Amino acid sequence: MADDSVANPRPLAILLMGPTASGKTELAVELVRQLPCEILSVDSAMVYRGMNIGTAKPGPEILARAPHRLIDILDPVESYSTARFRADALTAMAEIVARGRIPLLVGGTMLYFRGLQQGLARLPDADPKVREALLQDARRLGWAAMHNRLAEVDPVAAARIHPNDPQRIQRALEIHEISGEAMSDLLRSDRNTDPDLPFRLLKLVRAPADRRTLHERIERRFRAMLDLGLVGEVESLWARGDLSPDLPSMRCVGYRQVLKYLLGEYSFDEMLHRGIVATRQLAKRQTTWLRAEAGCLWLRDDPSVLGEALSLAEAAAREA
RNA sequence: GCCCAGGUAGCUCAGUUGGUAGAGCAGGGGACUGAAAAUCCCCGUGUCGGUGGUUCGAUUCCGCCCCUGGGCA
Repeated sequence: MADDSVANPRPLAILLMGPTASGKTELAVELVRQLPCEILSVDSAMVYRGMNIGTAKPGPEILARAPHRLIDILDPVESYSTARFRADALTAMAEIVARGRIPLLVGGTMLYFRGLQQGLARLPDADPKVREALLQDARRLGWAAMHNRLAEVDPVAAARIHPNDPQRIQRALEIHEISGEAMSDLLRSDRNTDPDLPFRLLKLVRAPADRRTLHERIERRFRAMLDLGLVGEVESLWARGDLSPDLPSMRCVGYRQVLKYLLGEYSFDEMLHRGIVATRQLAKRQTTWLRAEAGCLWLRDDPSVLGEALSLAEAAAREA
């Protein structure tokens, strides 16, 4: 992040965003063929090793032609975070630029894109011990009581966080417990924000023209994943014996439903249906982020997407 | 062919002692700072199978018809 060259124009980075199953990877691989860029994955599920089919991770042949950074960097027992992503991404972007190339960030984890662009407040990291203790309290007292507790130490956060949102109540309490400060104070924009991104951004959105098309793609792809052996993939992960259903990795779309099938909670048909539904719902949430994301160029959904993306990227590269 | 149970929202069903109906799921919209493929919030008009009848009024009661299960032949 060394930025002593204020006078120099910032290097270009391309962000390629879009909902799941929209064809981002395919487009990115084509861009790599035709432009001096290197891919950096922005995907909270592809970070896990051994989770390939269900995350639609590109296969070895594709990776050989178009290497992806930030995939296969974690074991499924581990958990990642927006902050780690930001640090990893900045490092990778600097490396790519040092090699005279353009970072091409591709993915659908919109919080990561947001965190990268806007920076993050200096909040304490997650602490498993604190979380476990809070969970115990919640089990004993109920989340309503936990929300009340939050209202005492951080009324601003409590007002913003819905009493039914255990994950955020827990996080806000965790922050207070570790730092002694209110989350809402630490999040104030005048405190501890990261410096601006030292890049010029070209923000592209790849999204099918209509939802119906995306839904069809999603269904077809989920069935294809099962044909490719998704059940076997989850089975062998589960066979390790050290994974639990509430790990972030095992809560990923597809993995969660297949695991429930393996544990006898779902029939095959129910797993199939719920997997498709969960994927559609993911795509919907991603689309909500995308609509709110400023300064994006939406690629039309027709045969010229590649050409359009290419000319935009070339134009942006020339501006340097 | 006869008997029984059903036909109500895209799906599964509840309900109206007669005053045109509501849940879950799906779907849609939104939020989002170290779990984010997570976690939450908001949104429910549909010839109540068809057709006659009774009634001021029928999705509700009665007759007939159609369809779907199950049983008996």
